[in-house]
Amino acid sequence: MARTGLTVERLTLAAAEMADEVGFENVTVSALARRFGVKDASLYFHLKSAHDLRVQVAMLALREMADGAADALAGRAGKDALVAFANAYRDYALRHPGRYAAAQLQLDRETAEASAARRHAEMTRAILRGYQLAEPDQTDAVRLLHGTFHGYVSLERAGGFRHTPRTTDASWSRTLDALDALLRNWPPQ
Amino acid sequence: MARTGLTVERLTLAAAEMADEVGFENVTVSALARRFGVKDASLYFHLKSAHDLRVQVAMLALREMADGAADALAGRAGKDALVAFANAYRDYALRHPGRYAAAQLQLDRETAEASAARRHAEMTRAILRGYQLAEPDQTDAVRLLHGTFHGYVSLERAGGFRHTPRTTDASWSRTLDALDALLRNWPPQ
DNA sequence: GGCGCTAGTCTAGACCCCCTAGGTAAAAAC
DNA sequence: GTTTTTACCTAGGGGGTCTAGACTAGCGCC
Repeated sequence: MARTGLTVERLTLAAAEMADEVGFENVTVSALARRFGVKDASLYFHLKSAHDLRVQVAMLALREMADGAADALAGRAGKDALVAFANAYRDYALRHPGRYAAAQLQLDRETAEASAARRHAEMTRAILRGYQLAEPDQTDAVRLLHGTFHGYVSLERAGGFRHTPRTTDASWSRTLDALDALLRNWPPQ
Repeated sequence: MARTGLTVERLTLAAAEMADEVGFENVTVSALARRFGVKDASLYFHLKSAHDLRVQVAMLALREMADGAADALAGRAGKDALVAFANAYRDYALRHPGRYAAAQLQLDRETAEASAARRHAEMTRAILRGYQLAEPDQTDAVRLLHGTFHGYVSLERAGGFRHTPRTTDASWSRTLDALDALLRNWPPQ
């Protein structure tokens, strides 16, 4: 009956590792409890619900991604910044598939506000400073960039590109070239 | 003890409607059985597993989306075709959120081959014929388009754009303008 | 029209997951 | 050293997945 020393942080981290190993959808309270050699009821002292656990993992992933992106952006501007940011994003998704899946969880409004989502948006806008876009073009460009990164990576993860010989690395690099060209040459209204 | 006349097709359709109503993650074999006034064990005569049911819904959604896209493309070329295709895709996702979520399910290799995924790829290439891109630029462009559509729509669905006043419709339309401009002016290697 | 076959549904039950209520022991506070 | 709080436990209900085996409706056939 020794105490295990569980905390929300330890549980969240273990759940994140589990997600990367067996997939986010297989992260359950029971499995997590087994991992700590503890009854599942015990975890409810630290967690509100199974959904709460998933939200915690999602927020961890968002934080980690924002941290990585911030590092990548430091001291860069223009296309350099764009490429570094995009690569940080993609690398994280490929290295941590379970965490990345968690980050796609639908968060309710307040949770989303409290998450690192705002930092992501700010960094994207920081990148765009190198391209001198006025509003509302800037907002449109933010959405385009977010959408493109997320879409490309999630299709790549899903294996959507595997039936063509061209490597996804090469396509990715050219996609970034194309986005850079597009931002430098944003079409007039 | 009258026969209900269940078939895989009827079950799949009902599950798809259920997905749009209550969310894809809440589509369960039990709930589906209740909807037909039948015990859940009965459904396992028609379905291999709960996962099988979800795969069926995913393939239905992929077929429907491909049909819609094909209609939209008929008789169009160039930017017209691009816009019609993109709108068909987005409209489907917004009108059928549960089905769209199902379409994001990770399919294993053979299932994916047997799905409408190939038709999607062919149609995307058909659009690009209006822009005269040579390989491998064409492959890169296919990936960019797929990624962008999917990413934009899934972020929109997730509410990722709601904190800015600009309407997502306007951004979407400008995104399509931007993609058209990009394809007409694909950056040289 | 009875006979057998197959398809479609049922009952029963095992197992896993989520979560609550209430008990109890370890650690911390005093 | 007692009290309080914290952390974990047992017990148990509810729901989802799935299997084995029983039963019956309807068909094809002599």
